[in-house]
Amino acid sequence: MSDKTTRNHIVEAADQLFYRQGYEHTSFADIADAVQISRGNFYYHFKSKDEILDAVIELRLANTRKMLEQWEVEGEQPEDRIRSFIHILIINRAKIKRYGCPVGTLCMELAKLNHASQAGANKLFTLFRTWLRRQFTQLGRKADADELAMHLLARSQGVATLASAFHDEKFIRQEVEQMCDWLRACSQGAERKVS
Amino acid sequence: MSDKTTRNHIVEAADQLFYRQGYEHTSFADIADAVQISRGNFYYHFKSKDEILDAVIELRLANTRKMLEQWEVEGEQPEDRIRSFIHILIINRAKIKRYGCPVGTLCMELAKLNHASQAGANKLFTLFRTWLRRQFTQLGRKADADELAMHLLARSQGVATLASAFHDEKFIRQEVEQMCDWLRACSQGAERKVS
DNA sequence: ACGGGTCTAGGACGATTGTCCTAAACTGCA
DNA sequence: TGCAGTTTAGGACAATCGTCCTAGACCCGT
Repeated sequence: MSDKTTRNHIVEAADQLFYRQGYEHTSFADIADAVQISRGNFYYHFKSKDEILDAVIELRLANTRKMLEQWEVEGEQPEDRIRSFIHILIINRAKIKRYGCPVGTLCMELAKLNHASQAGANKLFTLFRTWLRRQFTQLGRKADADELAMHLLARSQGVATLASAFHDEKFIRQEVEQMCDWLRACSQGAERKVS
Repeated sequence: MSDKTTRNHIVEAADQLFYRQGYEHTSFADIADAVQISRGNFYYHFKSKDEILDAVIELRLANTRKMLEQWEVEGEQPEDRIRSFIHILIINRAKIKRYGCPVGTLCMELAKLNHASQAGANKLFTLFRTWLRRQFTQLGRKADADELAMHLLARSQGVATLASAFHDEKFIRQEVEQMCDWLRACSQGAERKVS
């Protein structure tokens, strides 16, 4: 087991645990248990717990970028691509019901801890925001693209929070359908402007 | 200082600290500092930290009930009352920008801790949900009153989360305006059904 | 003034936390 | 085989956590 893979194992285990239990509530012992290495050995790969958090954030940023690029390739129309975003709520509905949105919950926790990596975590939101903004621009809604992006981001955040509180997957499907309707209206509104 | 007031001081201080720093990240020392009493003395009033949390939840439930009753008295039309709900985002915008929604953040934290008082905290959401449902019913939207209530709840949750992540009060105002537009459309849709 | 119940201060406790240190095990090249 | 560098295990550490205990201060009716 080389350096790289052990390090990656730590980061991936921490990623999952931070999502499920929260950052502060996850101890070195928890991660050590998951990766099956000794507790004191962490400090060869990371020199503090905060550094593990930064690595986890970097991992999530990378995965998110990859996902957004994938959607960019798969979706022919900007409307299709935005629909891909909306549908992560469906794809991850089981996890969301149990642990909420991985981005939102981490940002909120770090905000309360007044943690130095707050800004890093918020980049995850920014990633989605700018990507969505670009899609809405391509949809012909350049003037209010950022507004629409923030609106959609907020709605999915709210859906994740409430689905978790009420343990309700059906609510997710309901709201996803409404968001798709809204997206269609956005798209048609843009067409009318163009034509 | 009688028993009741000291106890209340503890609960009120804990309430604020739990909101600003989170439940787990708030220690007995923090609350003791705020209330200016000795650390060991808590256990005369509460026999565990969880018990303080339960008291805080009870306090929030009571305050929320009071607020909802107040809106019920003040607002002549159901539409006015729902608007009161939407406008807490404006009224509390400064705190929301810094600490998020007190209900949502507590529920999410307790969910990650798998805490026994999770159900109690979720009652706060239920309080708003049933109240909103009643208002939408009175608005003439009996068939989808619960859906509308959940929808509005989710939107305000999302607004709070993103406003906190991006430290953006203007976004709150923007979304509040949109929610009011949406509410008006709901109301007009109902009138059309009735007439 | 006194005695009994209410309230408080302060420290001791065991457990757990993040961090650090050191010795041993492993790896790959000579 | 032997040596140097990389990786690991395991425990020591100070600090902090929630909890508990006990002695004394306070208050009030008699």
